[in-house]
Amino acid sequence: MLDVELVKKEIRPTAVRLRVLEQFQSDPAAVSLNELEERLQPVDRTTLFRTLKMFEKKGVVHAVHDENGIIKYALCADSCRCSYSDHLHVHFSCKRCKKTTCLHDVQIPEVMLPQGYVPQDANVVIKGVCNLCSGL
Amino acid sequence: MLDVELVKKEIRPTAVRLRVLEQFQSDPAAVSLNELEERLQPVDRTTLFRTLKMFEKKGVVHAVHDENGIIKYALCADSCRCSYSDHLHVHFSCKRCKKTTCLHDVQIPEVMLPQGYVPQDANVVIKGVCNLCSGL
DNA sequence: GCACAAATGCAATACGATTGCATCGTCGAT
DNA sequence: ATCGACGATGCAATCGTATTGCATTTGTGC
Ligand SMILES: [Mn+2]
Ligand SMILES: [Mn+2]
Ligand SMILES: [Zn+2]
Ligand SMILES: [Zn+2]
Repeated sequence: MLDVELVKKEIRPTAVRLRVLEQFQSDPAAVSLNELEERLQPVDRTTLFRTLKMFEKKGVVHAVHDENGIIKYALCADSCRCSYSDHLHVHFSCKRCKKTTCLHDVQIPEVMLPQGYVPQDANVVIKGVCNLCSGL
Repeated sequence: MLDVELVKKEIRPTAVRLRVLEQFQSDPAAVSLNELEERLQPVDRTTLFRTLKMFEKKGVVHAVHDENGIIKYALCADSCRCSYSDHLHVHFSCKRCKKTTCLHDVQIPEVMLPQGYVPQDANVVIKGVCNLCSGL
């Protein structure tokens, strides 16, 4: 059934790609290339790198720069069209457990930009302590 | 008079530091270490690196991760205390001219985080075309 | 099976961030 | 003014992530 997901987006469902997709679906936290490599060894990191780039282009995942500037990827929601006006959401980066989470339900608020600024995309990362770590 | 600025924040006003501060005051766009090195040559990049880190710690500048995850620094506003609840503002990264600008007047809107998430800091970068490049 | 294109793996490179260490300069204490 | 401590600077080396080049393997259509 994972195959279908990929084919739907014009991606040939190879073994590696299926494993990558599976990984994304099994864990909601955004993952870096390094983390992905660890979990899917012994698959080569280059292959994973290119898989991520392709997934991103095809709208399977989206990228976030975490608080250290490292790219992390997370599954797009079904409704996601990855455009600014459309669906962008806030991300949370926990200083304790280091996980970066998509807050799919928290839309990026409309910000009033000064005259002349044309927004197209956004990277919003709130840093702090996540729900699991805060115990609240 | 630049000296005073630094001394006020418990920073010894060395030649390099004064030049760095001067650079920040002369150009509002956020600068990366590389850009700073270019402009202040032949000052060593390590010295500049450490200067930036110190300036950041002392509250002279603040850091933003631009759309490529590269750290850029910009002068703090006088009123700035660099705390989340206090003053954080939105940044704009222009795809055309590549400049990252502090939108000091655009506060980061209060986002409703799900139960348990404790915000402490934020990195908000809107990508698009800036006022100078859009011609609007 | 054959021809061609896509996918994968491995090595090498690019580049920003950061550290180790030697040297230099400043400043207070003598 | 001299000495000594400590901070500041410079240079080289290293780390970590992102990215590319190229050879090889795999998949697909004919
Ligand atoms: Mn997300
Ligand atoms: Mn700013
Ligand atoms: Zn956490
Ligand atoms: Zn611009």
